[in-house]
Amino acid sequence: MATRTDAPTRREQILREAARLFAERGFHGVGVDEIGAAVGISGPGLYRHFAGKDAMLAELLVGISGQLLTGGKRCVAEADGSPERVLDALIEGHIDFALDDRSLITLHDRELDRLRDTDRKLVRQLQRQYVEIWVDVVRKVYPDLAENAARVSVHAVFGLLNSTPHLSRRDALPSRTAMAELLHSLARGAFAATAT
Amino acid sequence: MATRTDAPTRREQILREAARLFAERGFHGVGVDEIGAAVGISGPGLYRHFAGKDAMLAELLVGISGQLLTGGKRCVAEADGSPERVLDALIEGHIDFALDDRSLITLHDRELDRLRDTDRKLVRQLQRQYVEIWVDVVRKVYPDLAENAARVSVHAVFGLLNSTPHLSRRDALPSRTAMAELLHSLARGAFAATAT
DNA sequence: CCAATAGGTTAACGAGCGCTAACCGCCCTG
DNA sequence: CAGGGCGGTTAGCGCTCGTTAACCTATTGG
Repeated sequence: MATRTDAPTRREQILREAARLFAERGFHGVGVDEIGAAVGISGPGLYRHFAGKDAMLAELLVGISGQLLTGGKRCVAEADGSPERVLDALIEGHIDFALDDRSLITLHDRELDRLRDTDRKLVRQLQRQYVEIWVDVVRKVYPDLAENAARVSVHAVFGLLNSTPHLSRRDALPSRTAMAELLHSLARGAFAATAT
Repeated sequence: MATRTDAPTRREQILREAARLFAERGFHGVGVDEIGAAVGISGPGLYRHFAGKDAMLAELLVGISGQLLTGGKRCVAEADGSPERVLDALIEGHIDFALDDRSLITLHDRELDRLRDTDRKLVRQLQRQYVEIWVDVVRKVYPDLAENAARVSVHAVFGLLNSTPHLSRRDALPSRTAMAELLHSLARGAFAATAT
């Protein structure tokens, strides 16, 4: 039986490379031949693993949204102390995701409209649940904040945390831990500023 | 001779609609026939005004970057009082742009890689100059901030300010002025948090 | 040992794309 | 009043892309 840290299955390989390519050149900008070449097979061989190009994108986006939501729920469940702690956990989890899976984060807010109606609705529902978790926690920490203002702030902080893929490759970046700390401070500072 | 606030020329019409469509469905996701239809002419008629689809995107992106940079320079030149004031002016200008030209903002960090090498380099250079203006001002306001940390923070705040297009159309949004104030507070709060 | 299945291959099709060619009417100027 | 250019039109070309078809090989279970 396979242990937990096995060689990645072919499906996973394909998904990884497809995510990278989609993030780099856009969904419509990448051909199936390129995706195949990236995993060492060629073009139509992909159709032994996926129903089509759309299916790859759908699986990626649903997976991302689901992972984020699951992580968010876990933050609320585990650190069920002060809302402050939950918020910190949420921020940290989102940062980990943004730093470790840049291309997925990029896809997540860029290629949603390329999905079939049913898939897009599912992803949007997952995203909305994730946002609501944040909104609830933020409003517990800052009770004076109106609900729509809280939602705008949460979206804004997502934009802030998801900014890492936009950094030019030439810039000397801080270490991962320094980066995570900096982003965390920025996010907390942004929220703190909403309390008049 | 035409006065300043004239009916938009056909070129401008086309650029507006192209920007909107590119932002909605991606550069590769929009056909020239759609762009033509959006301005009431059909398909190849566009080639009387532009050399090609690429040229439209290039003009849009160069225009955006140039406008941002010009606005940034003006902020530094005009409000040459305290760096605090300059920073506020920069934030305000960027917010105006993000709120008034959502689709341009979307294009600006999404479709850069679809440009020809020469155009892309130009746009990147303009972008870098704009970023450097911000970095300089931020480091004057927060002298303890290291340069690369300042740059990361500036990119992050751009992500924060550019988050407005991601808001779902169903959400009840605050008024424009309230929105601008909120974003301004969030941005200042984020920067403030970098000063330990 | 044989046959089925998993996982590839190449060839090719059909649709859609950007773009060009060829043509046309309107307005404006000499 | 002639004529030229500006700003459109439709037809169609050539290419690329996603997808399917047909075929091949290796592993594996009965």
